Amino acid sequence: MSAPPLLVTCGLPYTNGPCHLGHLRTYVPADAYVRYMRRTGEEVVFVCGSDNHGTPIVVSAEAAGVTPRQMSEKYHEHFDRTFRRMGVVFDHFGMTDNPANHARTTAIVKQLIARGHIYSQVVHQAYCTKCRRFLPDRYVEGICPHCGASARGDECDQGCGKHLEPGEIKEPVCKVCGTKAEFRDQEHFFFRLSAFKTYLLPFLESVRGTANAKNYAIGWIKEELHDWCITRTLDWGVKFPGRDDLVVYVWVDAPIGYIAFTEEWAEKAGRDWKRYWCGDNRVTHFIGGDIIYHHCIFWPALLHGAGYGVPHAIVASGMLKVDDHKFSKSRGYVVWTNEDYLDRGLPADYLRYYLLAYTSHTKELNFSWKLFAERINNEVVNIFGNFVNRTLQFGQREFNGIPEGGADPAIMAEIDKTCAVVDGFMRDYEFKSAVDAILALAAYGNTYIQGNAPWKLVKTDRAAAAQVIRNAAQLAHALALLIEPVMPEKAQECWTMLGYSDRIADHRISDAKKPSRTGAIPPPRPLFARMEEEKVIELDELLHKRVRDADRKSEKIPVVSLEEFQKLDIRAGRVLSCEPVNKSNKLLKLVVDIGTEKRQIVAGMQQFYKPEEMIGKDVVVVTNLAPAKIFGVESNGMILAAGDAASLLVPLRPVEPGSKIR
RNA sequence: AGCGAGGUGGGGUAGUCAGGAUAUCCCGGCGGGCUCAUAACCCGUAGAUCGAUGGUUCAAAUCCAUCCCUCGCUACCA
Repeated sequence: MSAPPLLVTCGLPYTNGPCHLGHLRTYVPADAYVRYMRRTGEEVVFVCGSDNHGTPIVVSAEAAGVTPRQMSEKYHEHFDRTFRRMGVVFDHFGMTDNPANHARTTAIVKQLIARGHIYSQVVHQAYCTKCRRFLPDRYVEGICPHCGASARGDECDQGCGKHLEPGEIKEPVCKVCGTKAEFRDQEHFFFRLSAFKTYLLPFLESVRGTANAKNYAIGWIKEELHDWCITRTLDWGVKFPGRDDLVVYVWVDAPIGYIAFTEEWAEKAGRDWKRYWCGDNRVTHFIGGDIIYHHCIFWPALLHGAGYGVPHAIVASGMLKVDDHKFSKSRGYVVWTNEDYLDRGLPADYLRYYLLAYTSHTKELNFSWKLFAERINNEVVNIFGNFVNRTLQFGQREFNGIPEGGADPAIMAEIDKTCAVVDGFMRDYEFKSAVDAILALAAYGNTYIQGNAPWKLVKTDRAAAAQVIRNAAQLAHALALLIEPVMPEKAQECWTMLGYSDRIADHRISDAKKPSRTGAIPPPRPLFARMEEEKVIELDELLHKRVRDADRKSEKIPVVSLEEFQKLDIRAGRVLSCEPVNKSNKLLKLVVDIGTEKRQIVAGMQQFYKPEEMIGKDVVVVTNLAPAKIFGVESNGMILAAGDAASLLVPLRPVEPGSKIR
C-alpha cells in the first residue's frame, strides 16, 4: 500500500457541441483502464469535467441566444449523461466554470506571479467593433500580405501557407459578423515557458504513458519554446488576478480543472486531494493526440512552476477516421454517440469493444459500419458469445447446469497465462492486444469443446462429458471477468448466466483463477445479438447521406461574369437518332439537329432513357463545348439534364432547332 | 518547409523499441469435419520479393543510410 495513489483523468470535452466517436476514442480506453486497475485491487480515482471557457463558447452561446454558462450547462449535462450511457463512469465529472476551479486557477496563477514566472507585454490584437470583442486568430479573415490570397488570421491557409504574425494580415474582417476588424494594443501576460526547457527535457524522458506523446513533445522542445500569452480580453472565464478586463487563457484553467475536480471529489468522499497533486503521485492523463503539446509541455511546466507534482503518465490516443476519411463534422464524416448510435438501440458494449479492439491505442482507428458489424459478428458474437452459449446450453440440457468438481490443470494453466498476458498489456496501455488475448482464450474454448465433442462423449462416458463442460464453464467464468473492463454490461449478463447473483465488478480479475461456480444456472440464452445486414446498410446509408448533404452545403459556387457566361453557346436541338454506345452501360450516342448542322453527342443517360424514347425529343445543347472522345466515340457538345436521375431539360413551348438559349 | 506517424498475402490488422530459423489475427477463396451452439464452431490449404535501393550481421519486416508514397501536427484553435 506504499505505491502512490492512482488518479486517472480524461481530456475535457468542450461544451459547444455534442459527443461523437472522436471523444469516445479517449474516454472508453480510459474507463477500461480504470475498471481493470480497480479490479486488480488498486484504489483508483477517475475524474473528468467539461471545459467551459473560451471565445468559441461565447460565440456559440450568442448564436443560440443563451448565456455562456447556460450553454456550458446544457452540454455539460449532455456529456455527463452520454458518458454514463457508454458505461464511462467517473467518480466526479465537474465543470471548469465552477467555483473550485476558479479558486484553484486563481491560486496557481498567483503562485506563478509570486515566483516570477509571469511578465506583461503589450500585444497587437484584432478587435471587432460590432461584436465588441477582441478576436482570436481563428475569428479573423483577411488577405495574405505575401501572396494576396484570402487567409486566416494566423496562416495563409489557401495561398502560400506562410505563418502570419498578429497584425500582419491585410483587410482583417471579423469572421462572426463580417465587420472590418481593427488592431488595438493591449497589455497581456506571458508565462515564461522558455525558461522551463531544461526542466522539461528530463521530465519527458522519464514520464510514462505512450511513446507518441513523449516523442512528439521531446521533438518540439528540442526546437524552440516560446513564452505563452496566458490572458485574453474576454468577460467569460477565470479573471486574471487584479485585472477585471482580462481572463486567463482557457488552456490555463482547463487542465487546472483536473486538480479542482479532484478537490470536489475529495470533498464528497472525505479524502485529501493533496495526496494526488502535491508530491509523489500517479496522475495519469488520457488525452487525444491533438492536445499532446498542452499536456506534455505547457501543463507540466505550469505545475512545476507553481510547485505542484507533475503527471506520472500521459496516454495519447491516435486519430479517428470515419469511412477512411479524416474525421470532420463539417464534411459529414462524423458519428454522433447518441443520435447515430445509442438512440438507435445499439449496445454501448459493442462500440466499446470496437474502439478498444480495432488497433493499438496510439494508431489511427477507422470506423465504418461495415467493419463494425464484421468485427462484432465475427469476434464478439461468433467466437465469444457462441462459446459461452454452447457451453451453457449443453450443460443445462445434459447436466441441469454446470457439473460439480474442479477444472483440469491444463485449463487453469491457459487461464493463468491469459491473465498474465492481459495484465501486461493493460499496464502498457495496449488495449487491443489485451482484447486479442481475451478473444484468444474464447477461441481456445471453442477448439477445446470441438476437440472433445461432449455431444459424442455423453453417449459413451457421461462423466468425461461432464468434465468437458465443467472445464468450459471455468473458461466462461474467466472470460466474463476478463472482458468486464471492455464490455461491462455484457460481462454482468454473462456472470448472471453462469449462476452468480452478485456484481461481477466487485470481483477481482484474479478470481478467474479460482474454481468457478457449479450447479444450477438460469435458462441460457444468447449473450449477444448479431448486427443484421439490413441494419448495417441503413446506418451506412445514413452516414453517406450526411456526407452528401455536407458536400452540397460546402460546395463553393464561383461567380461567373456575363462575358464568361456569354461564351457558352446553348441552343435548342432535336434528337434525330439515338443508340447505346458499345460496351457501355451508361452511355448513349445521339445525333442532334442544332439548326445549322447535325451533331454527334455522347450522353450518360442510358439508365434513365431508352434510345427510342429519345428520338424526336427537343433538348437543350451546349454546342461549343470542347470535343471529347468517350469510350472511343466522339462527342461534340452536351445535352443538359438535371439531378442524379438526369431529368431532361426541354423547351416548354415548341421552338426551332438552333434557337439560341439565354 | 520542419517535425511526427505509417507503407506487411485480395481487404483490414499484429509483429519493428530488446534482429534469429514455419511472419500474427479477423474477413474473403478453396477443400474437409462437426452438428452442442446465434448458417455459429473446428481442421487443412492456396496466397506476401514485409514501399524501393544500398549497407551492417552468421542471420533483417525488425538495425543504419538514401529515396518514393500516404496521413497528421506546426503552439497567441478549443
